[in-house]
Amino acid sequence: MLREVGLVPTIQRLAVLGCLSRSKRHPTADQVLMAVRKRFPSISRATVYNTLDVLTEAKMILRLNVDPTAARYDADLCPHAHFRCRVCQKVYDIEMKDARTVDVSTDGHLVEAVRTYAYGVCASCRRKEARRA
Amino acid sequence: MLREVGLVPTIQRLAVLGCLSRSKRHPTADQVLMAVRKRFPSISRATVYNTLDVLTEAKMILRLNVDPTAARYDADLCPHAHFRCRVCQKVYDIEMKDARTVDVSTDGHLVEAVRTYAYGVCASCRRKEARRA
DNA sequence: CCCTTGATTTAGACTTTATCTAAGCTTATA
DNA sequence: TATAAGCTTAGATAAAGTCTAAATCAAGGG
Repeated sequence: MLREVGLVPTIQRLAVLGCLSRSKRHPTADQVLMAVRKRFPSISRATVYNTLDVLTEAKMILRLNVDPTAARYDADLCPHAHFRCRVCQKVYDIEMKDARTVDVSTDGHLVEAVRTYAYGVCASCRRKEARRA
Repeated sequence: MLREVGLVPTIQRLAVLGCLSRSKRHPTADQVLMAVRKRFPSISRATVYNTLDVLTEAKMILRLNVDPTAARYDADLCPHAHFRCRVCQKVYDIEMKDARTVDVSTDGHLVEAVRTYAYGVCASCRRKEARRA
């Protein structure tokens, strides 16, 4: 897959891609770095950032701007939206009516991607709050 | 308006709010700082960041995550989406079919806000590119 | 198999964005 | 005017991400 987009399939790139494919947590670049270092201690921060950039460029992963403090990455390319809990700060996948994915008026702009982000309190944090009250 | 939400209406807060109301450019916090300093040279960075936080909290302005490198702020509360050009990096307002604004399945999450961001090449950069070719 | 070339990785310095802290100042209220 | 709470300030600090130069690695030709 990496070769198909003109990238040399190095062990570092495979490790980053594998980490993202296995995770459903939408990790930040630093979380990817820490996870990959468990199996590959010598990988450097620059390599992880660089790899996340080229994989995003190659459209093999998505870079999410749902978290204002750090970019998050997702290997799931099926159309879906993301929800961020303001209490626990976790990011969840949410379904989206697919008819709406491109339904914006663009004023002559060339739209290459549309992202929908939702914000609020997740089901788990709502239950915790209800129990406390 | 500030008093209504429990905030002391200081000159600094009025300056930040005025700057955002006058602008259609979705400035970053540092751009707001520079703009406000022209008329009010002593304002500090912390005050601008702090003011943007409390105004966002009070829902008097919106904080946008459309730009991965820095938060942008918008005093226009009418429902609309935002488009970011990957060439000139400007952020534009775009219209949105309003059904999209809340039509997500939430899995029990409490959704407080939904934002839609589009990415691509803006009309102006497309024309420039066409002229060059 | 070895050499060359270009791509990739590495460590660490650096930049930018944002937050924190402690002191001083302002505002609102009595 | 006195007071308390809230606000602003400068500067230090933290966190996220980028850059650089040197070392390393992959692939193809001889």
